[in-house]
Amino acid sequence: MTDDVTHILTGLNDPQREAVTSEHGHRLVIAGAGSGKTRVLTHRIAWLIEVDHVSPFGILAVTFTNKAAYEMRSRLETLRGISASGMWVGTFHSIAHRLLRAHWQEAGLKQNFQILDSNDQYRLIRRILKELGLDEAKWPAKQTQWFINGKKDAGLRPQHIETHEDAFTHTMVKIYAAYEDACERAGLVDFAELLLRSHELWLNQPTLLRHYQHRFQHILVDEFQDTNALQYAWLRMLAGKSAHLMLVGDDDQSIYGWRGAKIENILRFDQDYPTASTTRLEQNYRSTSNILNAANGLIAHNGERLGKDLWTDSKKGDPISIYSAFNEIDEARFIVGRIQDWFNNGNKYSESAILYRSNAQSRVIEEALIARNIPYRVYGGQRFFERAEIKDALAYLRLVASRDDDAAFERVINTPTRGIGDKTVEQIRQLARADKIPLWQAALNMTSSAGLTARASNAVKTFLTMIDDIAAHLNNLELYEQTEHVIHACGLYEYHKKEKGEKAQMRIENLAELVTATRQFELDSVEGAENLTPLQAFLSHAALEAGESQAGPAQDCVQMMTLHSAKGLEFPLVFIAGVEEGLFPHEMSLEEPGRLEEERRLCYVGITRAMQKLYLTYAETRRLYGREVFHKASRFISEIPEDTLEEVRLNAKVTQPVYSRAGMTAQRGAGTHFAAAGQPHKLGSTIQHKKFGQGVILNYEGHGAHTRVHINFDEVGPKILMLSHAQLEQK
DNA sequence: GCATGCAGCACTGCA
DNA sequence: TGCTGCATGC
Repeated sequence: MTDDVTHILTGLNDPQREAVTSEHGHRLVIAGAGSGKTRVLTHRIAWLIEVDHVSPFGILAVTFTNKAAYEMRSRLETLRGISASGMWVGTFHSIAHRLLRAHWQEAGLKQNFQILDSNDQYRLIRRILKELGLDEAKWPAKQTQWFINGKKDAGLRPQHIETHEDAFTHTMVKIYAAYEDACERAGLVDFAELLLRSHELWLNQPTLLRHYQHRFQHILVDEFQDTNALQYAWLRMLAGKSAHLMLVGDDDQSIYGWRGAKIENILRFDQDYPTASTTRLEQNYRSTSNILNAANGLIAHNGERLGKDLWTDSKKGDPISIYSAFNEIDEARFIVGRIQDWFNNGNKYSESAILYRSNAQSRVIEEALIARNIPYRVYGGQRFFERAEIKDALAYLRLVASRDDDAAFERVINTPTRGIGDKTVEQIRQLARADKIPLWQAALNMTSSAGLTARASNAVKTFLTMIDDIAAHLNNLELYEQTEHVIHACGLYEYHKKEKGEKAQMRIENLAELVTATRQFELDSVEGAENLTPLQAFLSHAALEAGESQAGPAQDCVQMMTLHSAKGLEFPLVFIAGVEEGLFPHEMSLEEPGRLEEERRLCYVGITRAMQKLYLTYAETRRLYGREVFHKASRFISEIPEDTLEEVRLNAKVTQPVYSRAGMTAQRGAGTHFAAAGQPHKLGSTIQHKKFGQGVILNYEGHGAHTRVHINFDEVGPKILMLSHAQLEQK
């Protein structure tokens, strides 16, 4: 080794160094929160290139979000001082997209295929339900969408799904098949399809697979605990027998099971790859030891874990403050008061974050912030490319780029309104369906036959001509000029200009912003855009990246977001609001142990966001969906080691101490609260449950707040429920 | 085709 | 409770 490697290894601790310099082969890196995982990934890549002399072309780095991909790229550039070009760094979806663009023929796609986002997908499914004459009340589009995506994520096509006599599955599969047909005809590919297609591409084209297997000798994956079945299969296939996998993740931060992530992928990795070695990154560089002890203590209550204990060199720090609020307004006031103190002590608002389980909680807190004139920013919500006017404009662009794009056609044929009503559109749809042709072609055919009234026919003709004219006009224009022309020529700009109100003003600004976005868009920012027109490249970019929901974070403001979107971030001052049974853990997760563990991991994620000071707050009373609800303190509070906590009391309120309400007394054997309520129903007695109906009490297990009750339900059979949430009624 | 009113729905949300 | 999507009436 003649190279100077100090810049790669300086500042790394031993396990980090082990991961960065490890021999080739498979390696699982279990990276705790704040343990320097991105650092390890980027330094590993630098090591491979500079020390092992691996070509950047031979490296594939996969992330889940665009943000993570950007960060990795920019950190690589800082570290190596050169561009990461040549290396494939991107999300699963962007890489799959790149493959499909390069091999569209082998993949059986149209060359100008467009990407369908989940919104488009939803609309398309609704249309198909209508076409199939299915009652939407009985077959909700949402559920159908869930079904289709779930099957795709599991790698299943309609013909792979066993329907037997199950009427439900039978219908679902029928819809799935019709949906596939529609996508095929219109040249549309949804998110799950990107992955499934590229997986099948390799499956069906061994030569191609061998080419990529040979090329990518080193595959690095970030947030491995979030991979679903298909992504894992995709990785395994690409890795083949010769590539070296480095998978970085944290089973304790797996919080996306509800959308298909398989925590099993990380838990059982060593069974699939027995030769793999494991590195644990347990030194945390983010939080005080109090915060870490709290997190460790909490997560220890989960059963299925690879196991790890975070530690830190840093000082103990302040205890975690628990505040029991009278109601949600009191809770909000408390939080805002602490933020005010923080600011008055010379800190920034932007160093503080308010985290909550569900978006519905944000409103009250926002109101309290507004009342005190504190600037804030709420993350999440509608993103730029998801706004209606932007989607309209993009649909025009898509139609210009691909006339067969039925989803785009449907969206804009009468937006802005141009006298083509439901009836006319329905006639076009029918013809398209009957002749199995795209809507565009059907509309064209209709105008030259006598199927439509003269007025409708003219309106359709005008529309078709308009699109063709626009397309003809775009030659030799720069991308942003094209966009500008489309927005004006299709009437969208005029339409919103005429509208009144603040919203309309916003729409106009957004359209202008879209032009700016295309101006800034550089061809090379889409992976594999080499053989695309700039317009096609931009459209793919817009679909694969929904864009920020708000413009730059110019102002110093309080950060508000759900616990889910806080993953990967850190803040000196953190509040977790609404730490209540029924809210967090959420009601819907109480009856399934697996989902409860996921809630606990979510809490773990929340706690480990905090660097210096953490507050957990809960409200005894809360208005939720217009109803007054009473919640106990979350079990998660009682699961945190007591010596890391302190209870905050603002006023000399007379209340029961938090610990007993959280069920801690029971744990310490001193409580009477739950002892009395321990076994309210006699064994063998019949009870009524609001969801499962009638059942018989078989047994009790545990004690205090943790009492679980075994019930045999008439309808759904035996279940084990948390007594404190089951809301059983004696029959 | 658009404004208005009402019923139904409400956990998390990346690509 | 508050929003959204849909049906209704002009």
